Amino acid sequence: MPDHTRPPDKRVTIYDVAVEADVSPSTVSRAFSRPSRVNSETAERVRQVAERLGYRTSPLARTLSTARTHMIALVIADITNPVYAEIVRGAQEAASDGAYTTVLIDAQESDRREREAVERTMSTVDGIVLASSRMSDSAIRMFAKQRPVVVLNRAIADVPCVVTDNPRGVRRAVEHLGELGHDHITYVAGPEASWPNGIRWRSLLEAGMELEIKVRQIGPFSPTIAGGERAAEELCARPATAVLAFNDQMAIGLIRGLGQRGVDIPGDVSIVGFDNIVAADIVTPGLTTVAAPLYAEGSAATRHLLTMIEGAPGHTGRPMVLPVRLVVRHSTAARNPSPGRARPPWVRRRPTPHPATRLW
Amino acid sequence: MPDHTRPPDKRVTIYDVAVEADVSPSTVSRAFSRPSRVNSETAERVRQVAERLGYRTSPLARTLSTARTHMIALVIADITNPVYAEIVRGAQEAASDGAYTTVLIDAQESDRREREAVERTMSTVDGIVLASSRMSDSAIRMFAKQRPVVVLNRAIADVPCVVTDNPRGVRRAVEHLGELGHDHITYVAGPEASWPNGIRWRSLLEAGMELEIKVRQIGPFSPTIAGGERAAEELCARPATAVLAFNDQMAIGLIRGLGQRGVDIPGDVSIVGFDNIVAADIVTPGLTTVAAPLYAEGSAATRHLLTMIEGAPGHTGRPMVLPVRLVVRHSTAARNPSPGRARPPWVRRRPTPHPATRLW
DNA sequence: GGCGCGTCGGCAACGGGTTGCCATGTATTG
DNA sequence: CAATACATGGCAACCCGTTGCCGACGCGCC
Repeated sequence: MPDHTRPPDKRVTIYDVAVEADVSPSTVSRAFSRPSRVNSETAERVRQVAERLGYRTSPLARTLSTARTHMIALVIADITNPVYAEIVRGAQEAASDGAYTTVLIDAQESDRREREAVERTMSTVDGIVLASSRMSDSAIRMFAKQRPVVVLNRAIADVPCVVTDNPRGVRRAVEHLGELGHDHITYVAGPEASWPNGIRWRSLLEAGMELEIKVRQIGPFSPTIAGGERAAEELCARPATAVLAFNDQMAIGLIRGLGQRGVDIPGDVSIVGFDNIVAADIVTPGLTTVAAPLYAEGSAATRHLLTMIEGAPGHTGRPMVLPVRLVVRHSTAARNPSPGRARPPWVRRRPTPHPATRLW
Repeated sequence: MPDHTRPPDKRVTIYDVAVEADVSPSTVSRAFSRPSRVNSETAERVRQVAERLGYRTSPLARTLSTARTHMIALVIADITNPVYAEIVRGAQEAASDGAYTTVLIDAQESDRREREAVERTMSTVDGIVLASSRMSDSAIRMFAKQRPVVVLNRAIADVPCVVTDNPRGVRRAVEHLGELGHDHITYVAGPEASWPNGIRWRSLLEAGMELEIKVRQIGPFSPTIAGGERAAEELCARPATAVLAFNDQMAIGLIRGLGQRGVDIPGDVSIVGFDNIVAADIVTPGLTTVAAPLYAEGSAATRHLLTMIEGAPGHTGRPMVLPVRLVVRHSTAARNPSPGRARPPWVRRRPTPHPATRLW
């Protein structure tokens, strides 16, 4: 069994290498950190010796003198939400391309947790990407004063932001529903602290205005499947034929919740989500949704952060806007498919109660 | 716009506090790191001054002298796989309880990436949790010699391990299928480098032996939905009535792939997965699966790692085994539901080709 | 009064690179 | 050939806490 309490082998330092290569420690240091600053032959010799001795540069020590940890924090609202998986991938890839390490922080949809975690981590990282932050604008600005910060999925004045084209996404969804004959759309709201939630609703208001489609809102609900199921309950009290959900998880919850109450999707109700998570393609019927370039989001935000860390000013003018697209599946359909039929949309047929899951 | 290039306010150090409080820097240091070592009045005064000056202890500097970064690495095979979300949560919670920060590393199912990432990160962290590592035993042992390591979902001699009770899980699944009248089970294999894949197959062999159920294996396939869809193709060439898939993602791929080919689940084929990911409850039919206590896995592994970091020897005897349970949903059913009917199970009816997803 | 012990604070040596500045030597230029 | 420029390497300070060791001081006890 390995004994970690007292490693017998002392660490090899630049001083050891310096002695062995018969140069000064500074030369060893430069041979690695600024090779151009030292004669190439000398550098080569130093490298050879270092190799032979098994020298590994200590990032910690480097950190202390350069005040760069080469780490960035990536804060996400909820690791359980699959949207973040691709964002994380994009961010990690960009970070690792720049030789940075990513510290992932899961805020668990809590303002407080998020703030505490960021406070705790801030001094250890060179910069922060806030993906779907639930913190207040002022809190974010405060952090942005102390460290480079890039905000994802949210627009805040004076802080660099990367967002997706929510207005256009909503517009596409509304157009799509409009073409299918829907003249009322119900927005099922997500967390109030979520910036996309706000802009999606506002965009819907606007699009409804232009396209002469009536809109209303219910919620807020938790941005999860369970939240969608709760929304389904409420929706039963105030029926609708077309629903735009804050995100795919809620949309899936709606599909399930309504399905259990005998509502036919898309026959009775058309549902559109946001994010295009994997499950949107798994649920029955497949979910029509506004897809965002998740990987690109994480990657763009992180790359921008890295340039800021390297000293660039940080583009705080207009946020960077990433394009979206509407993925049409089978949760949306023409209103009243059989026009002659006078059946009200919410008549309950085949009320299949959700079969209890048998646990072993 | 904040200027991060040259913060005008220099950092407050113990030296600043020392001058102001009229004590030596060591006293300031001790006032924070070993309060018992200093007079309580002095400590209080120091703390007041520190507060007034806005002193914050620098974790980086502390790190250099104590050789403790208070960070641990958590390596997962694929962040896209939802199983890891709960594991990450458990690990993060445990880490943060111990005042440790977690660095998440996504190996993207690649042995090489994983090894490189661990090598890169190793010197910066106090310990490592390898969740579902794809590296070789010897590579893992090598890392374990240099840093405390806990392995999750895998058993390796001389390295502390946390695993779930795969044999029992398989056994339950086989019993369940057996009770439904199945006498053949096909195992759809996942990555060969995956330890659970191996043990699940061996457990299946054994359970089959005892319960007089014939077993066979196809694969390996990628442990993803796409992998499951490919497996469905191959399965068509060699039909089966009961399938045990390496994990839920593959099982879902199977359900979809077979569904597209007109195979009825569970009428023609019963399918059981592993992990009980959220999507298992979303897919139609709901997936019967072997559920593991994911949160507890991450938490237990991390807690054990922390004790090792604090100097405990690291329990390398038998791996810690966590219980599993079978969650029965609707992807499993009795074989030949209408016994009188002589129709071969693989007759294709209602061949619903997967409708092409329209992209906008 | 003398001695031993416990408490408390300071000194100084780390930990392991980084870098501004200077000295030396060589190359380039007028 | 003198003057200047550039390449290269070393010195020493610095980053910011931590900790082993020592000395000063106060107290209790014999």
